[in-house]
Amino acid sequence: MDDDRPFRIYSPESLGVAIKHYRHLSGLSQAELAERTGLNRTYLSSLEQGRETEQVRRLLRVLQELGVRMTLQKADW
Amino acid sequence: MDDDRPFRIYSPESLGVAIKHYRHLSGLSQAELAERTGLNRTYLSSLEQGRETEQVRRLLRVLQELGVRMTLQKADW
DNA sequence: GCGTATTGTCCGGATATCAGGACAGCCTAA
DNA sequence: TTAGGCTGTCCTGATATCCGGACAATACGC
Repeated sequence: MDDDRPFRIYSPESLGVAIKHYRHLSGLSQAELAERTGLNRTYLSSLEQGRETEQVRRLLRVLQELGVRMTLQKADW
Repeated sequence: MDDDRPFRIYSPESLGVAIKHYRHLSGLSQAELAERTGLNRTYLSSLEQGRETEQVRRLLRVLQELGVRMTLQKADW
């Protein structure tokens, strides 16, 4: 259960990798996750591929300039 | 100096609050940060106000569904 | 008071993005 | 082999977004 090290997010690609990782942990398909979130499966696919770049890249640019690190981690309640 | 507790990001508003916090820590104005990042000051302002909602909201929806927590923290090298 | 810096907000036009549908490739099981 | 699930990718139209410029309000120091 302790594959629980946080993902450091530094690019759209690393964000995509992390999301895919956690989706697999949850045992969900893209279609199922799309259903639950009300999003399009096509969007989720491109998100995991790191193709939703502009918005994320902008945000990461800001954080990098401020010396701030973004991390994703399983929320163990 | 150890105001270094991570920000938990759960909404566009909390993201904005965190960014503004770290920008102030860096001693930068919106204009200066815009200059350094190549972004528009108007955009930074609305980002800090939590108005860049759709993209961020989508992403946070995915993470919430997967039980994943996003955090921002000063990168102490 | 005054002047200046900073920030929130509005507008308009150019652009990026998302949804929805579709198709093909890859596995895996029967 | 065939069938089905999963995923990556392309296309189109509708929409959200960003930039650039501008203005007003606020805060601060002098």
